[in-house]
Amino acid sequence: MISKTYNPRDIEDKWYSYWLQNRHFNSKPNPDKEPYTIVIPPPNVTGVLHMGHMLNNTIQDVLVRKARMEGKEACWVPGTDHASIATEAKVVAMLKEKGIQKSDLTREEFYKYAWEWTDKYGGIILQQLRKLGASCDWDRTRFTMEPPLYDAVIDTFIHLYNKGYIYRGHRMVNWDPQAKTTVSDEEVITKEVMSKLVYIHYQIAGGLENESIMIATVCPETIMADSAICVHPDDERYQHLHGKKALIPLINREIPIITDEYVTMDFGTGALKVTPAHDQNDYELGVKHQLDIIDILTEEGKLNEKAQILVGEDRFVARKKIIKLLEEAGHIEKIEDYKSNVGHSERTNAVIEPRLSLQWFVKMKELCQPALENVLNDNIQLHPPKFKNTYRIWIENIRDWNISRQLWWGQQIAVYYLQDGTPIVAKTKREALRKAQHELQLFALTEEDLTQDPDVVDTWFSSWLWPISVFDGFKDPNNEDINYYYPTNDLVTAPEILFFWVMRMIIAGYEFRGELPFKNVYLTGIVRDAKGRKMSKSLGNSPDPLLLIDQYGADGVRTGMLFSSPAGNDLLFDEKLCEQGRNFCNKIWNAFRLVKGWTVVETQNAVPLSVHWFESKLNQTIAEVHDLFGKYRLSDALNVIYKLIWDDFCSQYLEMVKPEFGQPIDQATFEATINFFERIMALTHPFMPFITEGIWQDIRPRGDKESLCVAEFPKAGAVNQALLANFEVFFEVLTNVRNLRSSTKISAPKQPCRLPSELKIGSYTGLLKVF
RNA sequence: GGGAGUUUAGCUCAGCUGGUUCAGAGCAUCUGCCUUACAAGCAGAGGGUCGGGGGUUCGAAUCCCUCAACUCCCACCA
Repeated sequence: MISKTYNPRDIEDKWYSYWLQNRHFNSKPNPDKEPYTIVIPPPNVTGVLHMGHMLNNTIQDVLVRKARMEGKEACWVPGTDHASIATEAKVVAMLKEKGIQKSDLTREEFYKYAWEWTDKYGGIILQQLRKLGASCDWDRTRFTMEPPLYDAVIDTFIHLYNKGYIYRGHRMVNWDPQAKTTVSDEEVITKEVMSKLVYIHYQIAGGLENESIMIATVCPETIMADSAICVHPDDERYQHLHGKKALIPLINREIPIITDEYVTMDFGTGALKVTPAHDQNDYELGVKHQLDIIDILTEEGKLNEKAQILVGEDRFVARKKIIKLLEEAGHIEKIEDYKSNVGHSERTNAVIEPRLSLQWFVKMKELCQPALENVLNDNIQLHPPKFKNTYRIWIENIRDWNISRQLWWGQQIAVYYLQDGTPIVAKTKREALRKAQHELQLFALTEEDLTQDPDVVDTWFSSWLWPISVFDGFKDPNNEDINYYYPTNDLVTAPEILFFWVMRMIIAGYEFRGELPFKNVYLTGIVRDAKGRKMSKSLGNSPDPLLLIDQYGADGVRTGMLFSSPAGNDLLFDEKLCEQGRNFCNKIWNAFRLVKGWTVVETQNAVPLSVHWFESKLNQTIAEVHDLFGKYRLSDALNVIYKLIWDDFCSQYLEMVKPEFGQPIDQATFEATINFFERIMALTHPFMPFITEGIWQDIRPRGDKESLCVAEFPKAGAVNQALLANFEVFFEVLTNVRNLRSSTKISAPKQPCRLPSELKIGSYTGLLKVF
């Protein structure tokens, strides 16, 4: 006996393991078939499945299942990302619990812990994806830190260096003077702090000794590091000072007065002290105007000898002391209270100090040209296309890419320094040594004289290779897999990382393979809660996807996610959508129960008109679904199917053909109905793989290893428009009859919703003639 | 401050290059039904000056201008 309500648990495990057993998701290059490839946006190895993953991976699964059913060689490559910052932070936190400081460990020891962590938690998210029904080729699972992918990163670094795209430059980093380390932007907490805005007079040099220019600053202790004073070129007040020099108070060093439109005239005094070594904006001004960079702080945040005065004082002590000194010397006009945002280290709560450091950069301008052109000319299509514009503006304003990260977990930069700091770029220390010996004639050099750069590369510098490296396209650029599967077809990801990841993959695709990495980019929305807030751990508004699956079934959750999720629009997630999905499963299940319960009698009857009608309706819908898939409107495609099943198939068709209680159905109608059911299940399978497989397997006898997931996706047949139109009129009349009956109460009120028997199949033809 | 986008029924959204799908869908609501596939259901019904204002046009949800509100991304200010 089939249960009255659909029970996903019975179905899901059974068919998922069946698919795995029969290797339906596995793929290998097959020249007779067209490839269809998706590489998964690798989730963080430390991650746990959240609603964003659910949406993202449901969409990928829909696309890949449809392609598979269309007879393509479908390949969905799963994997995870080593996620330098996130993973290192978690490992550091774990070590802390054990009472171990990262600084107590060697790099090798740290790696041991990091790998342990990865092995323990790394596979969780991929396991969770199986619950969702993801039809990945699990044998192809990759990880960005495994040796071939690690090597690919190093090789591409060297490749770009040799082509002159990689250079070493300065960059402001967040320095934690207490921990004596850099911290990532994510680890900086900005707090609003009350501080003092100090107005300081700088005397003008060279003939204008009686005059002074006044600046306002919250960091008076850095005046010794000043390289210039900057005013707006149009500022009336300072016209006569252009090109003149000013003297830094207390130390009397001359600095130029320069002009730049960066300065806002109505803030402070309209004159800005430029301190390139200790402020990001000032650094950029410094580069632009070729100013000196004077770093007056030690790594503990104390003033060094370049400050000339207050040497050895802590930066905050120095701040107080210098105000006093300036006051005594009569340089201070006034001091105001001032609210400002100050960055604090998440780890030590120390005030973050911007600090210049030498880092590696990638020149982007030239490199990204193909990535711009090929999106603008639609060789690579963004869905929805509204992102094209944003994309163009990003690339046009692109800055060089800083790829050094002051972390351990990741691909260590392939640069070895001689003791004098000369960098040698090479894959291994041995190679670097050979290079130094031959190219620099340093034959006495030994490996001990070389030190590898301690930094790792930015995680995106590894994940931009993903579509190529998962097929070992760097290790062996001509291997069968990469030649067959690359370029991939669709990439499904969130618009937030269009710039960080998608654009860079496109760049890498053209640079390293001379070809686009994928043809279409489907941009999902951000999953928000019903109130439109972003889902976050701190708000606690993110449901646990596994609990949802447990409650509504994987198919229910999948449809719930997709019901209201047009590409590129944020999805306001409401558990009610999953409920709707579950109800839909139940509806299908009960249609199945009905048909299963029929007894069949052999007759010579021709099929009733309603069969022809539904045939047309089905074909019409199939055509529509194909069209919507072509436009990547999966949500609309699902809605069309939803209405086909619920309204047309269940409410109309089944009601018309179903026999009176206890009566058998004639053979021809039965066959037609089973056939419809099969085709509907196939059409729905990409969205709801489990229930459709379950029913499909049961509705006819199936052979070993047969599966709906490799059955043919329905193709549209002929549509009889006139018939559809006639039935529309008929349904309308039917509604009127029902209304009439219920309002006049002529018929028994007990059964107002049953199709009146006089309107049953036999009389359709006659009825239709009336219209 | 720079850029992008959104505004259509109570909610979430479709509505293409202006005119027969033009005012739509799903959910929610309301009314009546435990009925022999399904109450996780059935049969019906009611909801909207298409953000405000102006313009172009024979005709505007759709094109233009303007105002308002909201969202996101980037830079965040001495």
